[in-house]
Amino acid sequence: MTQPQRRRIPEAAVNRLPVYLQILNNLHATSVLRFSSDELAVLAGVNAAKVRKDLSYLGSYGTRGVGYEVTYLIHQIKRELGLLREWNVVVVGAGNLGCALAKFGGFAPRGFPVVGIVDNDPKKIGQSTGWLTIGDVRNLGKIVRDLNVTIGAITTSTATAQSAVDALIDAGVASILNFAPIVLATPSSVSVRNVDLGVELQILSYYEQMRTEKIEGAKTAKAPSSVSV
Amino acid sequence: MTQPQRRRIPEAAVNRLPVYLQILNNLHATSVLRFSSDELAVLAGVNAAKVRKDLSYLGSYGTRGVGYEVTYLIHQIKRELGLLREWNVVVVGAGNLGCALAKFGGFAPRGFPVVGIVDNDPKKIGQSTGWLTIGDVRNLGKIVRDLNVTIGAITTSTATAQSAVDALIDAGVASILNFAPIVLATPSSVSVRNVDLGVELQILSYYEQMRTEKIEGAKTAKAPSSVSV
DNA sequence: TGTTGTGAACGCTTTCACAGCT
DNA sequence: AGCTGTGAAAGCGTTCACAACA
Repeated sequence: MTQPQRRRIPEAAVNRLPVYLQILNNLHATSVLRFSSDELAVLAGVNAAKVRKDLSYLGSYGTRGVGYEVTYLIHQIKRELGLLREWNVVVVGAGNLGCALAKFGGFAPRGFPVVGIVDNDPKKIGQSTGWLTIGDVRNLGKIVRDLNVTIGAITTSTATAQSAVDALIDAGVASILNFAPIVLATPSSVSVRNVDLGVELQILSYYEQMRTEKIEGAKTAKAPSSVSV
Repeated sequence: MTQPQRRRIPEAAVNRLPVYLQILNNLHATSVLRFSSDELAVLAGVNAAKVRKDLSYLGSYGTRGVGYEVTYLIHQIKRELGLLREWNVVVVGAGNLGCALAKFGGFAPRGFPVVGIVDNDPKKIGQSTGWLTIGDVRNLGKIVRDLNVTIGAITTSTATAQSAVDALIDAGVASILNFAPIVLATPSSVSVRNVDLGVELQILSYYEQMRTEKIEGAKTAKAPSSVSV
């Protein structure tokens, strides 16, 4: 009862918190001290009521008639998202993308140091990329335990992605960032985020087609009828 | 009235169609001819009723008691998503990521050829990367018109991302794939898909923390009380 | 018989609207 | 007076359950 009793935040809200955090970090860098839900809503491109509801899941940290404090809210969002500590990442698959992630210095400062990279190709094992030496995927379990890894990034070929995931789960990793264009089979206790540019492009294609058809239609059709908004 | 009167498909369903397409392509490669909503549901990790609803937005292309034909559904999904034609892509920002996208051969075969790449750095302009020569961002309008570009990929630094978007919109591009960790200001007629690994990692962090706390709690607390599911 | 296609019920998310504080 | 915090309403998306039909 002393603790504010952690509620489970709706998934939709969780997905927006990192966006708010990004914006608040920018405001902080610009020496802005306070913000209102209206201001953040404009910057995030959402409704002000949604901002207030989302922030209310963190607790009642605003001041009526005034607004929210930038630094305080940054801290609260970080606390809620679990960003007050570091989460170690291991990359599985030392191809172009995998090595790029290993070399990219942008994750460690954000709290996600890449502490290991592995592959199943004997030619690659032992070579170094950035600060890391490519390890053997068969040692994944040891690496995960020894280096306290909590997040696995799958950058293998599509064909080997599932076995890479199995190895990660076997090693005790429950958070997976998947770059392979495939739906992974995982127990429901495991969190998976898929990053597939093909999917993103195809979704863009749909909306682009909608626009194109509407324009063509307006030019061609005698009576465009009511293209329901 | 001759046309099946294109309905507007719910956004949530549009986001799943590329996933179904991926799976059906795999089935096709494995010489599978037919599938039922149950089978696709298992492969996609969703509910069978959802699969049927989603596919029903395309039209009534299944056969009761039998299922759906793989090749026919692949065609229908492609038609719906606008994948029966090519959509040309221009990359704005010739850094590591931008050049990687330009060199990566995986987009053209999927119907999204990268036909141009531009930057604002005089040192980079004129150099070549893959098949392309880096152009001047000030010529973006001409490039978009001459090469019939419909999709712009933002791979600039965060600081210049907004001006890159403005240039793209000015040039008439209405579909944007944004890799910069920033919320872009765009008119509502423009489609934006954000790809931000930082955001993905932070969301994973949240669920990882939830798991960790639950485990810690179970070990520490006298009475774990009802941690509401 | 087996599977689709779809109304209807349900549950989650968004938005409204305003009481409650500062 | 101004802005937050939040019940209540409205809007969507998901799932159920079964009629329709090959």
